[in-house]
Amino acid sequence: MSDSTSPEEKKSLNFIEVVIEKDLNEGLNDGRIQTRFPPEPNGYLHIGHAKAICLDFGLAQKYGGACNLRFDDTNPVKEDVEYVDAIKEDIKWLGFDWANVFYASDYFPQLWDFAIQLIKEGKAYVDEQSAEEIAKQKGTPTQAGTNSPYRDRPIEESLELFAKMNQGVLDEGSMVLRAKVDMASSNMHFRDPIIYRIIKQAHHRTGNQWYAYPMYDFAHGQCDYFEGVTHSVCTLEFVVHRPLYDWFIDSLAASNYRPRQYEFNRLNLTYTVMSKRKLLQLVQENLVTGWDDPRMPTLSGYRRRGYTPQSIRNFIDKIGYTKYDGMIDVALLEFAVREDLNKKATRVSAVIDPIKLVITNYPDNQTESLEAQNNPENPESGSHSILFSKELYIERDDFMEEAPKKYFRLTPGQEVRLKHAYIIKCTGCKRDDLGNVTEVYAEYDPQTKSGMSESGRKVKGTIHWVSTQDAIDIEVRLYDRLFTAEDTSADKGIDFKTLLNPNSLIVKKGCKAESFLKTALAYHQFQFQRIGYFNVDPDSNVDQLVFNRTVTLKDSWGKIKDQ
RNA sequence: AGCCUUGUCGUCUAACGGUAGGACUGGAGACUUUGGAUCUCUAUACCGGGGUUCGAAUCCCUGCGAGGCUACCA
Repeated sequence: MSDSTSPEEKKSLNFIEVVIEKDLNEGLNDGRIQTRFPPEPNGYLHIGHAKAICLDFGLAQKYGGACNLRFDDTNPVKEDVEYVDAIKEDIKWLGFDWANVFYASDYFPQLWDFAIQLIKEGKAYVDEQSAEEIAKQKGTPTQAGTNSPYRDRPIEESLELFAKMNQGVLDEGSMVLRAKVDMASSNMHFRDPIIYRIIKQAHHRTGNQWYAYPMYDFAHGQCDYFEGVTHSVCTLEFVVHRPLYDWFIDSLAASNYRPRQYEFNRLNLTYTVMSKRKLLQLVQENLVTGWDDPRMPTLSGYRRRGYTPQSIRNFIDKIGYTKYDGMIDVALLEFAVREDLNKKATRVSAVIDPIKLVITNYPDNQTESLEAQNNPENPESGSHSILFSKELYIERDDFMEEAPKKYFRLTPGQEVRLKHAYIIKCTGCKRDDLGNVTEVYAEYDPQTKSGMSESGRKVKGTIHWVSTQDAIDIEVRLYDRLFTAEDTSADKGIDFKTLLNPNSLIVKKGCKAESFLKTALAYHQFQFQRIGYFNVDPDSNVDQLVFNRTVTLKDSWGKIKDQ
């Protein structure tokens, strides 16, 4: 066999792709591939959802199939249209599009009919016990459950009561419809699962049309079937639900077509809380400014933080799909953004901790315009002009009066290159009464302007700067990750309020900066250990910046981790 | 405890039963129109024990570990 695949094509298939290719080869479902992305509209999408989105939509794309967006809205108590809209926006932002938008609530009539069918077949019954009694009878994983006294009630009676459940005359919790499966099964989901319950709250789409609502287990597989989904992909915690999924499909499927469920490992990220419950709590208790707070691990949060959709998709692509529960190092996500932004973002300069630099031999009132490349890694990206003048701001720590040997920046007697401008030689500095440096002095060499013949001269260091005339003040808000504990995989007894990163909100540092361009990436001498994105004032024309290097964050994380 | 899923470098992830590879992270170095870029080098892994086989990460048995399940949530 000749194998002429390029390295790109040689990327190994994930286990679901293997299944699909096998199904395709066997001509299953007439060679049709259909998936769905089924969020419950009860919150915003987070980075974990991106993994499911990339798979659901990606599989359909790769195999010429269709992927529907289906809102799993079977519980009106938790759901809202606000979330529906936000979810659509975030999927589109990631660059995917759905074949159709469906709602589980679209299928309420069909599900209702199917429930009646089950009752008539003696496979479902109305139970009038309390939730507590039902739970008690369920038994434990090692102990069989006991049958409900209503389990063998006449079919007619169940039919009558089921109809009544949907009339709005019964209290919530007064009765439920249960499937009659096996109270002794080792799979707890087989112990006569509840499939309909009474909820007397308006649904965001169907209003007060229904009072009896199907449970997830009774809705999901059937919706897949009604829609023609062939490969229903979900996360690992639904593995134990699959037998029940199949049980219902067995009773429902008339043709040779049937949907199949496959499960992959959900995304766990270090230092990142993915629990929707906790994210909701953060929003509700105003600990963050909203679902799209740049500290949130939501897609809208990452978006505001400056992440590109491509970087998130690249990240998902790197981590792969398996069936083993792991914990991905968030450094991989951050690598993905850097990798993408390095190629795209416009480089600008920002001086965060300014000190004045005076070029003593530069004419007092002269200014000149210099060209700065937008992105050195991409020659096509063009350039923008920056203003040079006698007085500049540079970073305070780019100057040292008495420098160690390997200090390549400004120190008396040493030359450095001013980025995009001239080579200068430091001549000294001025100090105030307390001994703090207030001004630094240097002389420039006019022959060394960027691009000139002399400009090739070797100097040991390059520093960035902004002109005092051209500089604008901006308020910088530095955001870092919201959470600090490495393993935040929820419900481990962590008080989530302690997870708020004390370093996450550094709202200060008025600073001088040159005019920024949109989606700017600042490279400079500051040391942020982790890449930190920050948004600037909405009134300025800057959307986002990327700052690198810090010295403080890593240390504090270490301490918190050790406690 | 029972059932289900699952164990490959620190972390993710590959390898028709045939050389354990890649990426991130870490370390070292080079390079100076900033560099956390780029380039070079480098470290670290098949959970243990038995089998089957010429040959096992891969198949079988067994032990151990991890995660999930016992919601009128999804």
